[in-house]
Amino acid sequence: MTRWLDDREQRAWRGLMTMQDDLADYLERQLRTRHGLSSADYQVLAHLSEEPDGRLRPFQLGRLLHWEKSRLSQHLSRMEKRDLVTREQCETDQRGTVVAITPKGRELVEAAAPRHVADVREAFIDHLTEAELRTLTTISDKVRQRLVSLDPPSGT
Amino acid sequence: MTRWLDDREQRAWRGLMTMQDDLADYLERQLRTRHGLSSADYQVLAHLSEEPDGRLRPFQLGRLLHWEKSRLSQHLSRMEKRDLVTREQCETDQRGTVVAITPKGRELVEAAAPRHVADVREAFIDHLTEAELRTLTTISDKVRQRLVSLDPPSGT
DNA sequence: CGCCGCTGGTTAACATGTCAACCAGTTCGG
DNA sequence: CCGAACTGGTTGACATGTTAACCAGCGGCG
Repeated sequence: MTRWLDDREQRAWRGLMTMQDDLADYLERQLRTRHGLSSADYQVLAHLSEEPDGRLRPFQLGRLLHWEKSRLSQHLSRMEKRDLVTREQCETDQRGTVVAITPKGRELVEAAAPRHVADVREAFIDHLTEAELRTLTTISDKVRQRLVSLDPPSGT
Repeated sequence: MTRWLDDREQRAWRGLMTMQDDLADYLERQLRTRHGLSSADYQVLAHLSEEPDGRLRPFQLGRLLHWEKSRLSQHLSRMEKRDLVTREQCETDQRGTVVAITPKGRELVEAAAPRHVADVREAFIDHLTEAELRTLTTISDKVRQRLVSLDPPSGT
């Protein structure tokens, strides 16, 4: 009764999965050995550094990264200890805080970003044709849309 | 000097990354809520259940899964506590052990497998055309090959 | 034989992620 | 104005992954 995956399907599916793992591993390792940043650190810093004042409320960061609030809170504490970000009391909402990138944090992302992009190109983007890029975008759009409809994203 | 990603490239790259995250999350959640298995558990059990005698040496499992030996050892301990696998003394190598799937473990994977494949189809495979499947396989082959050459996989 | 390096496996210590409970401030209906 | 429900954020307990150190058995070579 079950329609198992045939050979073509297996190869595409497993190939995708292991490619993704290998890519993530590779990029993580590069960031970590060259700049001492995890990709989590990098993403946090990247978002902060794109803000005009280098500041965001944690809940905004949480939405951008799709992280749970407790994960974010813990990660920010660790980054604060390493002097990559600071937490300030929020002026307009007494409950809240504001996360600001530190000079050291900014220096690190700005050093890391070009190499990171170069890695993404070298390991991935530059090996794809125009058509392959387009196909990939098409696929991920379809699949993500399908996932939100399968998945009750709780919200509204 | 840095060649940043242009719009097409960004969309393909971020799309791929978030698709992968969302897919993995979805499948993990299904396995966990329906059968109480993590995808790590599932993979271990799947490999064991494919062996004629339901047994493998840990180092063989480690190769199949690309897991570090310590991760595997710890995971097996947890699975052993839940009565999904057992560890036996290896007959032919006094250092080693043999991991065997338990009846309960077998029951769980066999119940989980058809639903899992159905999920993979519903969330992913069934939305792709022949051509897209082929493109995906091509891409992942290229990229993985590139990664091993970038990466010194220690060996020979 | 007997030493030495390699291999299979476990362990401890630590980094990171998840879940649930909690606290305090905000908001909104009555 | 007041209490109830909601929101932003932190914390503690626990699950999982990584690294390095370790132990013991295997095997080759003098």
